[in-house]
Amino acid sequence: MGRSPCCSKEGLNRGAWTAMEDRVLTEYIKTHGEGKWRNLPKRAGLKRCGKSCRLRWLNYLRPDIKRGNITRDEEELIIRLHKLLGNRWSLIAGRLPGRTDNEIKNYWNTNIGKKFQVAGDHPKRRPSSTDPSQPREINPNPFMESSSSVVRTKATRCTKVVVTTGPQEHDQSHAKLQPSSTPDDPVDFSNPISEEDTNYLPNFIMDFETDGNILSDFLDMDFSQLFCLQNEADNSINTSDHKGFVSEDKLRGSDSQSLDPYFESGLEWLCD
DNA sequence: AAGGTGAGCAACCGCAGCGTA
DNA sequence: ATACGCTGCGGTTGCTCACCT
Repeated sequence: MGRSPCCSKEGLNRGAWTAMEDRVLTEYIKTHGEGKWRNLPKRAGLKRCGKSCRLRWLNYLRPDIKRGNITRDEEELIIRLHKLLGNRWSLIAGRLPGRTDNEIKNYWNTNIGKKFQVAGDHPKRRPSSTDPSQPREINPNPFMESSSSVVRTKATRCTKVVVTTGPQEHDQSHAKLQPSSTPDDPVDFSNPISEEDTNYLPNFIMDFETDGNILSDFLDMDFSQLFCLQNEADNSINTSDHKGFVSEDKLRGSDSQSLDPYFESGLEWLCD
């Protein structure tokens, strides 16, 4: 029983790659392109498993790999994205040009994760203030501040980013969007937040593909409109137990069949 | 100088998702 | 509907090197 191994282990090299192997792999991919990893080793004349070749290429040999230490800005972005996405390193890496999921994972495990542990604020741990008897504090910026705001959608790809600027508003409804921050004009995270902006932490919302659909496509709007809807929600949601970005009815007004799993969780994925 | 220890990072492993026959 | 193959992802392992005693 069990899966057959991805390749026969017999006669294959393991461990660190030699310069020669690197050269062979690089030349082969330059000529034939990526993909067909299973057959690649045989065709390229490498005594390696296809998975190993893929990993070596993606994590080390790819020409667009950025070398050097993770910058402060990158670290800040990693922390924020991790709050939002959890341990989905490939998604996080997708927002950091030239960085690989493996690199970010390693960096997190050896640097950032340690910092959180030292601070007694492990990111995976829910805050202690989840006592149900206590009134639930509404996080003014669930995407930025809460350590429990990991979005558990089945997101596969980040497609759009909307960023708001200005001093951190505790009343989300007052957040203003930059005119240029439209879905057609996505923010370039290759130039992340500057040092001097740390007092003006931007709020950002991402639009993820979920099961092949774009969340904002369900809503037939861009995410900036969430803020407009928030105003409506603030005015009309008093009858509801929870307060979110958007009222459930409002969302249900759109084609929402694939959103049902999210509604089932009481929209917690979005507003908490 | 030699051995021990810990950090950092590259590579491996197993599983899940997806496409296809 | 199902089995199978391929690919991608995240967790884990183990090697290397720097630092300490």
